[in-house]
Amino acid sequence: MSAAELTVATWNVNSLRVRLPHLKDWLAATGLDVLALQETKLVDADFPGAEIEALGLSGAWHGQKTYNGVALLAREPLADVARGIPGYGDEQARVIAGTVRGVRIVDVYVPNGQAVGSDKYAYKLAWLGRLGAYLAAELARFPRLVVLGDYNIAPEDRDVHDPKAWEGQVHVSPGERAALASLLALGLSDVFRRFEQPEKSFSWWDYRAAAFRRNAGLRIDLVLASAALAERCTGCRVDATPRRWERPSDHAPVLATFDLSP
DNA sequence: ATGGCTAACATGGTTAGA
Repeated sequence: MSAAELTVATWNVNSLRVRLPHLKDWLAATGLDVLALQETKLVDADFPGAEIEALGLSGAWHGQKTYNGVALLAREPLADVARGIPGYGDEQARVIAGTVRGVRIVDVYVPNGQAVGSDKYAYKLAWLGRLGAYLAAELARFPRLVVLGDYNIAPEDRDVHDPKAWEGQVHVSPGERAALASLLALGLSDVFRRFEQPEKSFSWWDYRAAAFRRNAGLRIDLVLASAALAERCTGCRVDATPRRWERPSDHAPVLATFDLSP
């Protein structure tokens, strides 16, 4: 929040219409500069821009009916807003990007993939390939790049509450992890793992079977940063507070702070 | 136990999420 710091957060809200009260309460308690939302599930005409403005944020959104939808909200005006992956005629609203204080921020909602071997799984892997090409180009333009959002991939077994039960399943399959590794190989770093974290840190818990109470979750919401920015990261954490509230999103927000001092 | 729960769209039951 200070002039030399930039705090970014990602939150899959699973319907912004339903979660707007949580967003207001959480923002009132949380200092941040940029918030990347996923699964807003709103067409742009229905986006609650006035209510967001009343919270001291402005930004840009890229939505569609019923499914998907992303929004990038910030204390300061966003520059160079881009919706979708340029050159990829994807009808699903999953990406929005903008620049704040020289930092390029890309908000992503990676496809779920449904089941290994399904058409949706193939779409997920193809989509991640297109994302990788886009990010390579963005990295060439912007040394300071953050790519944050719902990746729908748990990077390692320690990001999974029960690795044996999940082995080979969608979100942890070797193909998905290889696709994530390709993104990291562009020069991106999962900043959460640059710091000591509590054991069994997750960002998503199934609504069913009392998964949150049992901490039966996955860490699939990630903040990736370019090398020039990752070395300036001073902290990254999951804030599970709103997951405890009534009628929560199944995802918790993840925050990361960067020191932008010269 | 292949279920469990939530949201959208619709207004009963399907689709999708992860």
